[in-house]
Amino acid sequence: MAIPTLDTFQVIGDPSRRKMLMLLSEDSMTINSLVDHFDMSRPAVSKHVKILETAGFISIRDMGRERYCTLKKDGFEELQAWLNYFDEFWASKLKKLEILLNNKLPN
Amino acid sequence: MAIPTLDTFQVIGDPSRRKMLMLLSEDSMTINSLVDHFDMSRPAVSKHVKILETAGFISIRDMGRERYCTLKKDGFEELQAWLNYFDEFWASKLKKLEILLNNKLPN
DNA sequence: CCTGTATTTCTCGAATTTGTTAAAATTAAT
DNA sequence: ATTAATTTTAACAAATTCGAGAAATACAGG
Repeated sequence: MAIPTLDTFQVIGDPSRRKMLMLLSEDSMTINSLVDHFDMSRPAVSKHVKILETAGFISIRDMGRERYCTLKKDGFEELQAWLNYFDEFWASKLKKLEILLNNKLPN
Repeated sequence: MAIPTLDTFQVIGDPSRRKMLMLLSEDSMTINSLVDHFDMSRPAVSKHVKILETAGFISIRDMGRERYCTLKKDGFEELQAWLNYFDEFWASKLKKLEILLNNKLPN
């Protein structure tokens, strides 16, 4: 399959990849073990795993001819940073509302 | 354009839509004002806006023949919930490590 | 060295997404 | 009533993504 040029957000856009992350949150698994949980060929799973690794959502360590996948923080942190930006938006919006209320009702 | 069946994650997978959310975090805007910030036709922007609204990232209020877009919490909260799930994974992983260290080094 | 297992690479096709232009709907203003 | 401005709908083209299957690579064990 072609070289995927996906950013962090596009990576978790795919439901299969999110399911893989969920599975890996319970335990590290080899690629073949992952395949058992999907209605998908091995090459397809392999490709998703590579995308997840490239985006920093998992790390892979080779054990003989098997490859163990484990969750990795990096990818998640990028998403969290993005959400944090908008959290500040909500916070400042709330603050503006407070000020407005205080000016209108200076009891 | 066809009816898009996109989930929350796929919605923010598109860079243009993320840019729209960023712009709207500074101020509410009409669709036409949004168009000025993009190298894209009006219908294209209009479609993205509809997708963002459907997914709960923005709300729209009609003012005459213009439509004002404003950020809305719902979409963001769904993403935060997903990230929170994995935060617990990291927390419990850290806890396991602590227990392990305490058992090995019971000073 | 040969066999079986785990995984990846390659080639390809189908489905989905994103964009464009032209035309329609809606509303404000002259 | 016409005209101009804002937005959407419709039909269609281009790009991207997701998947399958066959063949190649890598490695463990007899």
